[in-house]
Amino acid sequence: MPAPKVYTIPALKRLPAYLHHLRALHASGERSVPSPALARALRLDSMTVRKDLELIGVAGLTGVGYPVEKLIDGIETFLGWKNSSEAFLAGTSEFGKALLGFRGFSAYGLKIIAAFDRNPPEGETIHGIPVFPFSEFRHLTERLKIRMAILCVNDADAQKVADRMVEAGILAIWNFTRQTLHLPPEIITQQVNLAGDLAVLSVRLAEKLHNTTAVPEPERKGEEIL
Amino acid sequence: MPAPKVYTIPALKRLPAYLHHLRALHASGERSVPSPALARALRLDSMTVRKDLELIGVAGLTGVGYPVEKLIDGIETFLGWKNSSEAFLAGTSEFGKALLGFRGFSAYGLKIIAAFDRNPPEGETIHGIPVFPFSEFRHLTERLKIRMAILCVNDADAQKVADRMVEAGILAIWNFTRQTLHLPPEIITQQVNLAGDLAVLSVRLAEKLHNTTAVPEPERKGEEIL
DNA sequence: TAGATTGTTAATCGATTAACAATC
DNA sequence: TAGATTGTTAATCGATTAACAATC
Repeated sequence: MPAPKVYTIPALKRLPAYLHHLRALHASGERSVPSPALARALRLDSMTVRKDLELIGVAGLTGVGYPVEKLIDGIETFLGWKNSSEAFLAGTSEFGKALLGFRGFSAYGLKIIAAFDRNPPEGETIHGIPVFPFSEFRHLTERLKIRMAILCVNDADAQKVADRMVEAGILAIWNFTRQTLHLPPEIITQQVNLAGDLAVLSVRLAEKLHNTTAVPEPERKGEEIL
Repeated sequence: MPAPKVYTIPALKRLPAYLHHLRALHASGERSVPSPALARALRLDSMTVRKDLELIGVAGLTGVGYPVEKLIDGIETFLGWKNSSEAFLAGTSEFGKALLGFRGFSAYGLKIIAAFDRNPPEGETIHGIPVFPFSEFRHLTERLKIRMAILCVNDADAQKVADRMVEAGILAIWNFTRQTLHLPPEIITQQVNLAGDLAVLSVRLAEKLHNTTAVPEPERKGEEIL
């Protein structure tokens, strides 16, 4: 048995992008793709691509490239996306609703099977997904053996709701609030930081407009700056 | 004139989280906060906090901490969020709609003043924001001197629409599609990678459930693994 | 003062990039 | 074969973490 490959977080995050592009290649009939071509398409380096694909355990053909279909299968297997896992969503805010309506998740191994909110009207559904009062969260989590939850409540409730999710047996939380969660270390969380993206955009745009560059000039390499 | 502080991207992305927590502290009457307290709240290291705040140029008081109000002001100024900048949004999909309805952006220096789609009904508005046909994008961008755009169209149209945004004079694009964009290097883009987050969650959850840990055990340090 | 915290320099850690032999 | 590409080891780069003197 070969030693399991150790992944890095940045590499993991790139895998869905490979998958997306490989599916497009497959749809247009490509049977193999060399790493430099993949790299160009995803704006990466060909060595990065080769290292990432090594993780998947699909061998490339020297001088030719990687087999598209096997790679797709390999990435889906690696990510556990061959058959979707079920998740609950809490908080049917505007944003939560959008996630419920996003059919694209099925291609990413995720199936949101129920939503929860404070006081939903009896029998409510959003985009065909039933909405229950949060009081039923624990009961349904246990009965359906749900392990993943998406947190879309308002910031003020985030910690409290997350605590209750953990009590109910949830093991992984995708956190769309701005609140940093304080949970037991064994609970897996992933924080979405849209404001962080916006910060990067804002600062870089301001630099461009005012030309008060605080970025290190990439040109100067050997030179000494006094 | 002091040399401008050079920022790192990870530090930039953390600034909105500081801002969020500092505003909460301010609301509850706190006048100063030491870096270890901030670090605990945001699950960071106190040195990281001090380094990040150095960037802002607000000095802390040795033995006491940092002035809350000045920090808030300093971060908002640094990010250019004192007065919001205006942006356009293209693609009123489920997700685009959610962004249009998200009032929270105003706290982050962003104001979406119009949306665009292929063939919106005459006079349509979403959450009070007018929706125009995409044919008017260029004209309105030039007239209102818009520099930032949010890309929410479907993947197939992403590159084409982004090209037209650039032609219209857009300088920064916040890309919510899964498509990697190929644009002139001077155009600033920020790609939202929700599928990447999901990949991390999926793999870590699978490890937890099946205990086929491929993660390096953080405990073993000096030990040799055969 | 004593205790706590800041600000900064140095050390470590981890990911990306470079280089190149092996191979189809 | 010749040309292109893989797979892997080493070097570089950048961010985090450690350490500690200065200071209120």
